[in-house]
Amino acid sequence: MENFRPEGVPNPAVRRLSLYLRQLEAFKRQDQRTISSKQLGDSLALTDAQVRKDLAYFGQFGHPGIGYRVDDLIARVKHILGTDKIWNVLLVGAGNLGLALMAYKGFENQGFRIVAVFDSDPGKVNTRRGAFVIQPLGELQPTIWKLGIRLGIIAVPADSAQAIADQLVATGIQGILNFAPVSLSVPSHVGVSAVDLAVQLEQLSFLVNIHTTAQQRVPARDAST
Amino acid sequence: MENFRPEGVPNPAVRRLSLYLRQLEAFKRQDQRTISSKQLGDSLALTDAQVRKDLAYFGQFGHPGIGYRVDDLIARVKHILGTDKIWNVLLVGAGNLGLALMAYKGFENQGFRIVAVFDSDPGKVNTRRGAFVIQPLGELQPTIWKLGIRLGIIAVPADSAQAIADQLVATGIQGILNFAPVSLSVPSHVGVSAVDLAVQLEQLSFLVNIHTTAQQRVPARDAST
DNA sequence: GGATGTGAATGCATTCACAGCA
DNA sequence: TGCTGTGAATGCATTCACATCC
Repeated sequence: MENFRPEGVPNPAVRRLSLYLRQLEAFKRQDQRTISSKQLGDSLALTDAQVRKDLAYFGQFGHPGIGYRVDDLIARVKHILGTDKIWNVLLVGAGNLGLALMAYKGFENQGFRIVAVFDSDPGKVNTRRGAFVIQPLGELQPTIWKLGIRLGIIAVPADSAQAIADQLVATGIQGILNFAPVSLSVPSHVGVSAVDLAVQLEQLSFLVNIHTTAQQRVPARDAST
Repeated sequence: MENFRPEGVPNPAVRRLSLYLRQLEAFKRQDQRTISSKQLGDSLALTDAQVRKDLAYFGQFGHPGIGYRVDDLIARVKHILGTDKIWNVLLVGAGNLGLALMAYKGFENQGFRIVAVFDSDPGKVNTRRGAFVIQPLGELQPTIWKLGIRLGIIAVPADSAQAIADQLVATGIQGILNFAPVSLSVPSHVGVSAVDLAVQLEQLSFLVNIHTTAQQRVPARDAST
């Protein structure tokens, strides 16, 4: 089979694919063999039409009158996402967040494995953290080549993140998961995905403000308008 | 000033507001007094029109011929996002991730302060972790009321996340930042924002796959189609 | 009957392009 | 001239609704 050249695939659809996968695995654990777009949609607060259209962007996986075979759909979606094989991933930054990521068990069965950890702090280099020996940044290039690493996680402070990103790009890394609160600039052939706590919390604070405003609220001093 | 009833405000616009805020603060640190929609846009790979429209959803903050006054715009955006005052936040889950969150210095100056930490593990309850004494879940209700907490962070394993969410909702929490890899179901008046590592990594793996596929690739065994 | 896959219709979000102001 | 704010135009994404198949 040729792989997927997502001609007209909406980006949100790809994102939802991950969610479908997780639900499917949950349904599988409950020994459900087959599932309808309605069931799958309900479990994620999406419409059945949305689910069908999303899946249909990638092929015809369902059976009219029956639904989707759970096992089959899991395999299909994993193949689409590229997680039907293990990805070697590197981590830069062995601070608190880095430690948490190293300890996180969830990666393995999602198809990702952290295989190398780097830090710029000479005091950390060559020490052991959990199962990993922290390497100096100078080792990036050889390690990436030796282990065939294509994805990197950046968990360093904001002010060094762009420099690290540049180094990763220079070594040929193709995708970066960024935890630092800056927007990285990278060439267009490199994928970047960001986890940004400030943004997420601000989103919530905005939402909650709306709500409390909508019902009742402290007198509210003026501030122009 | 009346607060914002976002009548026709696109959701993505709210998300970008957070990004604008961060860039503005960076520009301010470099002593830039005024900024155009073009400059701000370029720094985030967005168009000038996008920036202007986003800001215009909330009011008229700019000065034709000049641009936006940096200080002023920072204040305005903070007010819109609700981060012009400090939010007390609680954290449930004192595992590796929870520890990293407790240690994270970035919250404070973004307007968020973790003021209480809970865990269900009796072995952790009443022990100190950094500056915090872990409390049992039974203390949720009284603590939330006493400290006026409206936002909660869930950093527990997937299988207990929904139960914790239910408890938070029951105590009147209005917004939840969820790190557990499940989609929580909560009443519509409660805001949820999710940080999902699996989803983010799968997004990258999808992107990278496209790329490598687009150029050259291992022979690729068949698999139907 | 029960479910998929999919064009057509609707609804959002982004971009254009320009009037108007400093 | 330089830049904002904004209707109008375009382009995406979601939803509808139905022909089709088990």
